[in-house]
Amino acid sequence: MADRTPRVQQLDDISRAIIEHLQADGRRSYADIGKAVGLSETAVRNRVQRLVDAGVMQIVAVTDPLQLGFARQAMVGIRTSGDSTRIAAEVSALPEVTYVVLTAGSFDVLAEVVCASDDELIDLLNKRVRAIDGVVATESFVYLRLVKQLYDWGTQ
Amino acid sequence: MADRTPRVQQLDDISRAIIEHLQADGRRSYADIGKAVGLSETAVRNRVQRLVDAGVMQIVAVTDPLQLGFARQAMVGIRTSGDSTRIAAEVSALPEVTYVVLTAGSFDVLAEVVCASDDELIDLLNKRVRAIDGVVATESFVYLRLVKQLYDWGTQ
DNA sequence: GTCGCATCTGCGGATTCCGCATATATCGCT
DNA sequence: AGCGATATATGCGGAATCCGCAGATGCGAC
Repeated sequence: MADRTPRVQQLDDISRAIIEHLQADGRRSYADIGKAVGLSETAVRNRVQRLVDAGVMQIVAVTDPLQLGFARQAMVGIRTSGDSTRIAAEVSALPEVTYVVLTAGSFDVLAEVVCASDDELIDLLNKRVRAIDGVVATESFVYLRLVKQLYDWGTQ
Repeated sequence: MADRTPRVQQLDDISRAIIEHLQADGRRSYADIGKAVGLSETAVRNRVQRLVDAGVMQIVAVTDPLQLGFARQAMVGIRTSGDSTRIAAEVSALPEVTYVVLTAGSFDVLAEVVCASDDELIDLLNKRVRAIDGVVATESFVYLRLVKQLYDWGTQ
């Protein structure tokens, strides 16, 4: 999960263009993309496969949790003492947690959580997050409304 | 963007299962999924189309910003006076902003931003976020490391 | 009952996917 | 310069997939 291949090498413009097409529609055909970027269908397919293998990109369905019946989402800011890396790893292991970053600022770790109910959120925070050794304090920001959600960063 | 169809009606188990398959691989064939969930290929295709049209799900490529050369990411907490909805909409209009939610707690709005450099981040915060009328204060949490990122919430 | 709507199935043709053989370009090494 | 090794490109043919359409099926409203 954290062992990304250290592919520091920059992508070329063609791969960028391919990514851009797939960000707009993950099911667009290789032939269409090839026509647009000036490559054969096979070449596009191989590039996509390489990009996915390298961890640069993945093609997935993303959903709106609210429409799936997950009523409670929140961002949880965590202040830690000691090794924040270990604490982040432990937080990541919790199933309700969808997103974890180490940060600089007044929080050391930010974690996004998705819960079915308020009770589940309370249980998660009190019994499973604050119980982690080294967690000094948490502060929760319950989501009221999702306003914007983009996946096409890095292009245009 | 904010005008989601208010589809409060619950999804059935079959649509859930279809979503689960596409969360694992956005390019899985309809026939395969149909075989797994006990539906014809056409029925799966129609359901996917409906789910996408309703805004429940979208199939897209998601990328690792770091590998695309976007070195600076941050979560920005915003305290507002007045209508936080309008302010969130104005923040959403900024191109570097990838994620915006209205929240309860000590911040009214949380915004995730992706920048190519520190200078761009500074410019974004000082000249374009704090300039929005009603933004009282901002606090930034610069990302040091992405630890976990999931897209398969709402299943299992 | 039956009308209307939503959803499912089956089917045929166009399109796409996918593996394989082969071509070309670049790089490192002697 | 010569020569492999590697990466990436193209073309091709067969299998699989996609996609629209026509016709069943199920269910609620009246």
